[in-house]
Amino acid sequence: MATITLAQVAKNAGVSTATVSMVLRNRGRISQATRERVLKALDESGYVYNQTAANLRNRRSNQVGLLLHDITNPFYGEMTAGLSHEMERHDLLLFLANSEESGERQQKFVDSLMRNNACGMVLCAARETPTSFYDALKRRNIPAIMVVRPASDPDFDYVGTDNFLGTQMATRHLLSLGHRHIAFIGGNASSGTRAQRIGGFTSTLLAQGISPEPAWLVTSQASQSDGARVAQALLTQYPQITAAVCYQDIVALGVMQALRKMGREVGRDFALVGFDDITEAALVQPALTTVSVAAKEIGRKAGELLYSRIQGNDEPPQRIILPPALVVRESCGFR
Amino acid sequence: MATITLAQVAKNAGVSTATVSMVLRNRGRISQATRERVLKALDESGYVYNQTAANLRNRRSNQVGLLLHDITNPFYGEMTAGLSHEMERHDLLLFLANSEESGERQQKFVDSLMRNNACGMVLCAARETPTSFYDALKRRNIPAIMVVRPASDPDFDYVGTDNFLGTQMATRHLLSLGHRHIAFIGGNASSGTRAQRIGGFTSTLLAQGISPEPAWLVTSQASQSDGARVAQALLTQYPQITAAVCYQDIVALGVMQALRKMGREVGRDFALVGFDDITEAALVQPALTTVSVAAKEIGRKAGELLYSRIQGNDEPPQRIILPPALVVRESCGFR
DNA sequence: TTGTACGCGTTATCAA
DNA sequence: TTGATAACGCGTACAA
Repeated sequence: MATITLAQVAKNAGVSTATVSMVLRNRGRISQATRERVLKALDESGYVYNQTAANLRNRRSNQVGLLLHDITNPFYGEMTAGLSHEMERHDLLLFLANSEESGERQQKFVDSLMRNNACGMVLCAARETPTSFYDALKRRNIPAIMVVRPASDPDFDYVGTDNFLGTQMATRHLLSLGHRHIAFIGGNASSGTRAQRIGGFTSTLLAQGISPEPAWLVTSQASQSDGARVAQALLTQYPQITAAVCYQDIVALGVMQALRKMGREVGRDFALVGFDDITEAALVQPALTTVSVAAKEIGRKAGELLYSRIQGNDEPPQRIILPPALVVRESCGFR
Repeated sequence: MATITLAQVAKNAGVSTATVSMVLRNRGRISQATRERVLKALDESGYVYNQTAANLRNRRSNQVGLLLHDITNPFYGEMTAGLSHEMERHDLLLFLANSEESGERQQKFVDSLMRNNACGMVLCAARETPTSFYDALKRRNIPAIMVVRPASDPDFDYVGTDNFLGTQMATRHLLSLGHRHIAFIGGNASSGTRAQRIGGFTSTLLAQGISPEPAWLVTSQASQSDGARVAQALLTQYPQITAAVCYQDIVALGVMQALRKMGREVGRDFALVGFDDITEAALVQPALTTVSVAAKEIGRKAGELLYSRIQGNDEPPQRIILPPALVVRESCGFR
């Protein structure tokens, strides 16, 4: 099956390639008669527009990249859906890559995007991303939006949530229910996001005259099983803890497992708040009270901002911080 | 920042573009001395390879598409991770699109892939995809692998799970626990996947001399609430039913809700098996016994097969059916 | 409306 | 043996 080119269509229609190109893109003034001849020829030929050739000629493309570190995390699935939807509205194609927290894979993807002449990217960078990565990215001079995890470099646009406020709300909720022995479970020790969430947590405790207990701030991998593991250890050693703010829903789900195994009933003997509001949060029994960060909305906003940058918006870097919302369900009890 | 082209690098190195190209791609015979001169010039220039130009010239590309109908479903997140990993191994870029079950969006994505000269695609088609979609796709003559949802057309490669065997295993499990009055709950009436699962279910009953009761095979939307609704109706009318195989875990979770509301305890008064092994299955109380389908592996296998097709493998269409596994948890009782 | 140079890397052909 | 020349892939946009 030989590829049909625009030139062949032009010959069939008895016009020049310029004319066909103009008809295809609705540019210039083409007489109605000619246009119809061309449309007919296009129709009969089974012509497929060659975007590659157009991109080469135009020195731009309609392709943007999305780099995540863990696409299996439902939070990022939601975000991706929001972004994907926004990209489609603007006829942009989305390249997806999953760094799996590897700086090497991440770099490889960005290089690949550059080679493919992508017109922009949305990044949730791997954890130990060096400054040099951001420096190199800036030199490339291609729109790049950071999401969820801010870049160490303030020159990049950022869309994320108010982590500090989020855990403040969560912690206040627990305090208002009478809890005084509250743990913070989850997150990676070197995570900036975690530092902010811890900040909201401890500041709220202190505002109530409660001094945070360092041993009750524990880290965990972003998995249910590890959440369960660390919770088990923590709550065995400190049975007086009656509530916890979790770094992530996924960890909270693990904590639930651990509690059940230990014979403590979530929502009655123990109050639990998550963070992210992933789909599962509403489905587990008891349903998880959590801080909603509107993952889909982050994706949508990032897409919007990226599109405006691609269109030439050169205002100073923006930081779009979406307000979190406490979604009260059942895991802190019914009252 | 002007783009540096291969021609400029060639001039800097005092050689022709042909030589630079050959050095870049390790083709042809270039003397060590020349090669080093070129590499030095490349290094100093900050040259970025223009894949678009290369693709145009070569009439191929390194880009493949992945079409899903719901990327927010954790099952597909897992699958995407598996595929993405495999694509990266072969230096292929992955375009992602989310049809949201819209045939229109789906068609738009495929058209876009064609225009962009993608070299292959992996599809989990929208539910009501017309035959004409597959016909058109075949005419395009581009490798396309179906995943999870088989195409109505047998000419396409397919990677999925053994639905028939899956429900057989589930049903055998229930029979071995002594259940004789077993329902099948969930799925869309027009779904081929459901037909297979029903097949595994009924054939296993028949092998035990139990004739399936048509009224006990009920459909449901893929949501917890609808699962609860249909279960409530079914079990009110037929209280003699003591067990059910569900089309999906998500439906099973709804059935659990309904049972609780009706005062029947799952795992003691009623045995329940799901399908998919989604994350929540391990979390609910009691934990759901279910059929696991290894989403990541489906993605990996699809990627492997797609790559071989891109490389020119023209064997007849394959159907890769991954074996499911019964994950026994608590929802059928402890014994 | 058209002719055609152009975007940039590739590779067959040919020269040294 | 090594490397240069130039046609080519295909759509775009400006001058005519």
